[in-house]
Amino acid sequence: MQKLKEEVRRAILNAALKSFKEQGYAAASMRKIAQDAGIAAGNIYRYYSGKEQLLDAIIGPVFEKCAAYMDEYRRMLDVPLAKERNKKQYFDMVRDTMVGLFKLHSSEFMILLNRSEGTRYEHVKNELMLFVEKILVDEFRLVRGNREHYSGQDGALASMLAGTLVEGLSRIIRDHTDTVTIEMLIDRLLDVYNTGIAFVIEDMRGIERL
Amino acid sequence: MQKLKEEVRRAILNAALKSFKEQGYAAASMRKIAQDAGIAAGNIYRYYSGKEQLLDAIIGPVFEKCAAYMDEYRRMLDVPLAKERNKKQYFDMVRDTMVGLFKLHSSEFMILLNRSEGTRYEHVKNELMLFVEKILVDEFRLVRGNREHYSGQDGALASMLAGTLVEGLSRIIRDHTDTVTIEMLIDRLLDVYNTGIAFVIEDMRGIERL
Amino acid sequence: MQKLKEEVRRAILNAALKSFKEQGYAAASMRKIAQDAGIAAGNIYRYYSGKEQLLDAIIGPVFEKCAAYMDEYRRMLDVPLAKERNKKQYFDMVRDTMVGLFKLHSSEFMILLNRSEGTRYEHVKNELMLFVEKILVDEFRLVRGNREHYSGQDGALASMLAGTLVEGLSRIIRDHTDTVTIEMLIDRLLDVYNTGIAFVIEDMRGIERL
Amino acid sequence: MQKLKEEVRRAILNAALKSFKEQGYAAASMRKIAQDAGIAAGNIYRYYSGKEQLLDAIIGPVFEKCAAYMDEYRRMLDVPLAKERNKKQYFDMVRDTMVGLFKLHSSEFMILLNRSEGTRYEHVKNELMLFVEKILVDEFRLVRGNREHYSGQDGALASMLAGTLVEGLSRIIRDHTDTVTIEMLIDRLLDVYNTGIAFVIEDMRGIERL
DNA sequence: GATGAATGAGCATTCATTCAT
DNA sequence: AATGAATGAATGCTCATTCAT
Repeated sequence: MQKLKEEVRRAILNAALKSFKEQGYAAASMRKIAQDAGIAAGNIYRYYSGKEQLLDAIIGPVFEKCAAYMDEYRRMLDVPLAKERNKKQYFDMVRDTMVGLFKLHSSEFMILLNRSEGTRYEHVKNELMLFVEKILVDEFRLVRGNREHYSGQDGALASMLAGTLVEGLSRIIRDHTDTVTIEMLIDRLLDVYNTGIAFVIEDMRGIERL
Repeated sequence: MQKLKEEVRRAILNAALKSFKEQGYAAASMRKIAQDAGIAAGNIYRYYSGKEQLLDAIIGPVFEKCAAYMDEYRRMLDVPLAKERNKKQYFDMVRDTMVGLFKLHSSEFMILLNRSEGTRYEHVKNELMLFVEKILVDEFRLVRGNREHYSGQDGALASMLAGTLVEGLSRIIRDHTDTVTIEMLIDRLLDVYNTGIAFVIEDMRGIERL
Repeated sequence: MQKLKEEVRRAILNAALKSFKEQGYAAASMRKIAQDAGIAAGNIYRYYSGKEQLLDAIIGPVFEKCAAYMDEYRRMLDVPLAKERNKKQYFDMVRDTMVGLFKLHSSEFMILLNRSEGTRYEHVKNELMLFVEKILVDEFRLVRGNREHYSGQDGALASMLAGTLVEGLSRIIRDHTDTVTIEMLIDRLLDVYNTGIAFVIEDMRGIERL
Repeated sequence: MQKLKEEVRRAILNAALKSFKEQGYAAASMRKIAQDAGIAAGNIYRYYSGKEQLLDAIIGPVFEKCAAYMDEYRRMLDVPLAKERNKKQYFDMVRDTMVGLFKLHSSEFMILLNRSEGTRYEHVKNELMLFVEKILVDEFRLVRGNREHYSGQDGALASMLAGTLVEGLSRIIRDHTDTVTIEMLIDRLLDVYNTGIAFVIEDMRGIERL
């Protein structure tokens, strides 16, 4: 019952994707992946030279893309944004890019962000959150003005909101495969965070005014 | 160096809590737990009959409480809520209960929700989400009225919002230990979701009116 | 790219010879041998039914020759050698035969003697040594005369000298490929052992005379 | 059937010594060693953290000693030796030291020199041979004088004689355990090489004189 | 005849669990 | 009650061998 090479490669990737997604990289078993792929354990190594390389094959490309975009956008953040209008454009661009990536590689992103403990990718989620956090912190500082009210509390708040937002996006791509639904849900989640964060900022402004 | 039984039990629980929290159930090592507890590996088994039972001892009580509340509140949901006033009261009650639990047993909850993969608790987070989802769905149905506009899309939306909210709460208790900060962050996150969901509902209403 | 059978067989043998020589039987890899031979791994099994049989094909003939000579010469040893002159002739004959074999099949001999661990040939080196030992023992007994001075010590000495000599010859064919150099080194080594053993025997005679 | 720790450690070391000696480091199996030691495979790792460390425990100390002596004696070689008398003393010292080491740690030496392929010790035998070779080459150069007759042939000869001598010593300690016998055999082997090499040198002189 | 994908037993190593002390 | 040595099944991985093509 010999199979075509590409077919087996697909089977391995699918099985690995499933195992990594469900159990995480460390807990996933090469034997189980082989079993799910319908092949003998040793045969995986004809296609991928090890467990780590199998992970690379799955999330490497997505990681590269993501890292490239983050680098670019981080550089743009350092250039002072003169007008509100620019800021809105920046936000939309970041959102569209990320949402685009999320929709295109949802499972891979999910593993990259949530199931990579113990690999060289384990810091990625944190970096993404720090990036979102940076945007929020900038926003908060603007509100606080020069009145030195920005505090560790604000930092924890920005970190939490960034974290939960990224986590929320991860969840959406984890739980859905239909891109129309994913797009709708991401839009809604961003609506919630936009409105909610606006409210929180308004609240800050109120306190500042006192 | 005979030790009092209760002292050792405490040491084991503390060490296990730490390990489970930091590495998750599967990746935690009984040897390391014993070492951290200052006892021999084999001695754990005098107190707990295995790794799974040790987990039970830690999150079982919290799980029971949580399950009990959820049962109760779910039953209350089935009774039609006559007035808006009641609904507000219900929301506040649920929120206060959950937040109370979260704050009281943050570490245990964190393990229950985020580090229980591969155990019989791995479904709990999902159940909690389903519960929150139910509340949101009821809300959405009310908006849609009898005009049969409630759809699968609304269901996915409720599920997503519930999921990300619970996940967000989990993250807060995962990343912080100071109860004042935890309370602040939970309040802020609920603010965001309240405001945001109100906006989303308003949006639905607008569409319905057309 | 259809190949002639004999051509492939040659390629396999050459590649196997190389691998066995460099890494020893156990550590040699059938994959590597196939690769070096320019054929697919599985194809080796059309020509040789397994790793062990491949070894047989390489060193079997040399082993047979060597064993045949040793049998013959051993039988000759049992016939009492009347005169010194005969003995000298016998020695020279043995030496010439062995050196001839060594030079003709140096690689195969090298594998047979040094790289056959874990196969049915691993005892051969020892047998060859026992043969040389037998010659030396006879010599020693002659020196000791009928005075019953021949002892276990003499046996150990004969065994050691035989062993180190054979080992030395093995090393020469292991480390060199140029037949002129091999011949020179073998001659020199035999010079050393001839002179040295003569000295040892002279020493024995001296002790006997006391 | 719990055993005393030191007893098991001994059993492991003995079994490992046996396996390494018979099959070499690479081909030796931890399972087999455990079996021979009468314990479960995993239990070895309570005593030694891995295969390599098990080897270290066996030959590490011997290696250190040997390396220290070789360093010292190599330094002494670089200092010009004025008189023949000094040279004789030097030879005797080297011989006594090496023979002392050989007799004290015969099995360990045997593994160090003959069964360490694939480990960080695999170069040691070669270094020892190069050391002996250096001594021989010095001797040969002396004979050749300034007449530029020293050649690559002489180098191959020195290398071969050094190699076979060291190999011979290795064999003695591999095949015997009784120190009296070992001493006698080493003395005899050195006699053979001394006499033999003297003969070879005499031969060189003869050729030079022509 | 030849290929190379596939198999499965073997390797070193880890770890929850057991049990003699 | 406590120890920690011992077990054995599981892990990622390699390789001689088989077999569908």
